[in-house]
Amino acid sequence: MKSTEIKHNVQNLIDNFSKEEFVFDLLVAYGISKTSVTRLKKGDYNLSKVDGELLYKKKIFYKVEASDKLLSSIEEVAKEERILKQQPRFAILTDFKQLVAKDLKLGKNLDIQLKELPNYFDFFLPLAGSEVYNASNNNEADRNASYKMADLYDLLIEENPAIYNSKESIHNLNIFLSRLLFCFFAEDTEIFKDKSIFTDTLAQHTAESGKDTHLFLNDLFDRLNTENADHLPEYLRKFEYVNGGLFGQKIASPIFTSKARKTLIELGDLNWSEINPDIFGSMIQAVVDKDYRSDLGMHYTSVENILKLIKPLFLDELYDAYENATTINQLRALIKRISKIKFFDPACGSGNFLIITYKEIRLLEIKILEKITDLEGQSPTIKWTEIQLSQFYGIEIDDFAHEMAILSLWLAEHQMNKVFEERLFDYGKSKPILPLKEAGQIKQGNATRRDWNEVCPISSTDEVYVIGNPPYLGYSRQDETQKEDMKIVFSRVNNYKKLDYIACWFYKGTNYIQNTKAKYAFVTTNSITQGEQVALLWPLVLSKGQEIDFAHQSFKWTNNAKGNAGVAVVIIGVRNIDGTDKFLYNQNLKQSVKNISPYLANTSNVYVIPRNKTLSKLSPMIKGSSPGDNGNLLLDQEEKDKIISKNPITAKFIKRYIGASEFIKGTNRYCIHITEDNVKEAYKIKELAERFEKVEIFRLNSKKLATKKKAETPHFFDEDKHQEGEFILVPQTGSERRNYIPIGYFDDSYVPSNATRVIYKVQPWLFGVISSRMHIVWVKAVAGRLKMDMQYSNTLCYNTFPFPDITNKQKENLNLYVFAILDERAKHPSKTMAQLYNPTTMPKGLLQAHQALDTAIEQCYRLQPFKNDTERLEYLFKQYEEMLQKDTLFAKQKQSRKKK
DNA sequence: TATCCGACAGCAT
DNA sequence: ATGCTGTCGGATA
Repeated sequence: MKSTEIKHNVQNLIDNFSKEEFVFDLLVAYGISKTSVTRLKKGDYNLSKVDGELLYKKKIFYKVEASDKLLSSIEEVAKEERILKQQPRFAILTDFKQLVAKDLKLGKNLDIQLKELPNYFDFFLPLAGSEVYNASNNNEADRNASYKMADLYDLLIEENPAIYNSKESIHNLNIFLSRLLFCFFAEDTEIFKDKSIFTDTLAQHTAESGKDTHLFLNDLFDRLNTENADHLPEYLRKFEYVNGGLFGQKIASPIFTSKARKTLIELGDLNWSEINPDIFGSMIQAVVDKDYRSDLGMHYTSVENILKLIKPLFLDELYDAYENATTINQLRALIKRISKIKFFDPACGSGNFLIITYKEIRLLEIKILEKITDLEGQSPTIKWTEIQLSQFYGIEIDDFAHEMAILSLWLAEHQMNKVFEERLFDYGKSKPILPLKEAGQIKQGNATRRDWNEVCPISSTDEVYVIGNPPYLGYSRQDETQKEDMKIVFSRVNNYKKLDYIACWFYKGTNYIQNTKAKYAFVTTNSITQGEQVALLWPLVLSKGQEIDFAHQSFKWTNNAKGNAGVAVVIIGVRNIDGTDKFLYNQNLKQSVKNISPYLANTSNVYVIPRNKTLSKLSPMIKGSSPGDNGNLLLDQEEKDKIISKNPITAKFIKRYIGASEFIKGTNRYCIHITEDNVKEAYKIKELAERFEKVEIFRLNSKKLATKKKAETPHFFDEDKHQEGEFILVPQTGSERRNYIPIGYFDDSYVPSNATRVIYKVQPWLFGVISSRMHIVWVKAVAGRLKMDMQYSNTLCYNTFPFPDITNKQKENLNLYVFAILDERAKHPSKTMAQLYNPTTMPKGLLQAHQALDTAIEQCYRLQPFKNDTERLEYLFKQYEEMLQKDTLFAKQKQSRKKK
């Protein structure tokens, strides 16, 4: 079945709507056979025993729900085991006005008016057996053009190698390319009156050798900058005056070869009207940046994601104002307001946020004008657009991208003018595009160092929206310039060095909007809302009378780049406190909330600060041992067998090595772990001595002083924390999917790696505390993340964890539950921890043992059971605050006593 | 200065 | 697409 057919079916079902038949019609619309649906209706296929529910294996769960419960109910359904057992792809709830659905495989949500369903029909396409169609082919025109531009670029560079000799000539080349692109667009999209005028004239007036191509282009670009062309030859007079912005500066065109000229003409022959200025700019940007060449436009932000930011920031509110305006005066006032708003992207790249915003604002204006026209009746007084490109401000560090942003805004203006004419000027009234009158206010520069107020001046009454997707870089990936940027931006702040580079934009954004009506919102790495960065960044923002007014919780960033890791991002909007509604989005579910904490949760603003001692009375936890060896002190099974068979005595220098991966996947790894008194003996073994030497060389080459020093003892780990006796092991990184943290128990024949956290000299009940649901709820809330997966930390997760003092008797009781868990694990010796703790394959007995432990742990806190994780977390946060208060009080007393 | 630890527009399978 | 490494700079005592 084709997707257009399905869309048609869905429209049909809405047009002939029946409450009783709705869900059945829906299934039929997506191509489920009539016989199956009949059997479902009769009840044969319905696996739910609850009245009014429909549970169709591997397909859907459906229920009619009260309006006020739709959103809460869908979250419950998504967790209910009896439902998940049947693996429905979708959960669908409706009150026949609204429809809320969840894709249980992808975790995506849908929350729409039922009558809008035909517009969102693709959400349920997997029901028809096809995954949602992949949009990657849609950009083929952009891709082809970009690759061809890359060819031309390479040819020009080859013929004009001197271009790279100065910054100025690179800049000139950028402008030159930008002018070519403008001409390609102009001749295909009626900006130039005659179609193909650029390519045709070029082909006719230049020699095949390419030798005079640059002269032709010099003359042509001069002409495009000249208002009065009377004195020029006829072939140039045919062109129009464009303006003094794009063509103002006199630049010598690069020399062409015959191949370059041919490529230029081929480029002109492409159909540029199909090219989409939203993303083309980002792709073409890759042309001049060789590193990105293979992944054209890797970092461009999709329209979908841009809307996720601009809708809650301003567009939704403007549309509300539009809906509520009923008189011509009100509507005109709204246009006036819109025409005064400033949109500012201080990391604008090739301008996608500004372009999409521009288009959306123009569309809104068209709608307002249509409404005015309706009200005015017979003789509408339509004016030209009030929206100016000069309302759009940007800063971009990359010179070429900044040229592309300026160009793309012109093209977007032209595109929207066409839409404007089509929708409003049925009488053929039009306005000449050329000469281009004004441009967006895009400045080239480093946004972390420039004064934003100078780029986009702001007064206390100005309506300004700051938007964008600035660069993210964790502190260890920043280069020297970026570190210097951080130093300048945070010159008045202590303890900023571990912040992500993007924190510069948040801090400057906060200073920029202070005491104004402006707001800002950025797409950002989720790192600044998790782990240790939260308490570093957010006090700087929230202490200035500002608040998070909307946020999208973590979602996976998708880009077309090959070989590039995914990254999890959030979208955060900040404003000066104003007491109006706040919205928290999870996937596409929108929830009105009382507060949005810096962790992007609906709780008060509590900061969990890393501690080096436990808050509760628990044994100390430390990081595992770090080899710092470039792999030379570590052995896999094969290497170990080989080395021992050759020289059996080495066995005494080898211990088992256990990291998160070895523990979770059940693989074997070994390490060379020797003590002070057998160093000499170890060096006698050739294989070991060779490895030590490699370690020494590696450490000497390190930038870090401490590591260089450790080159003196290459036979030891860089940081050896190993102790005698048994220990509990917690993997540093673990999948987000698990409901429990898999914890291990090992003896000292194992050395735990730096990818673990361990507790030596331990009692079993502590194993129970860390394995508990209470603990993972806490960890999920406060831990840092790698993508979406948890990063367990002793200082942040364990040392901060509030756990009550318990009696020895309680401890002994907990021990029993821990033994039960270990027993259950032992029943499955062939299964890895990954299998045991995968929520879909977890053995029932193990799950039950964990649940029994959970109850016992929770009773240490209070007798009344917890209803859900939200309640658990609330309780834990409260405990944390109380215990922290007592702790600091105690510390102060201690200090004052010392002073006496 | 010695010691300890979180993070990763990531990295490997 | 899943799921965790190892090296590094920064902070603390």
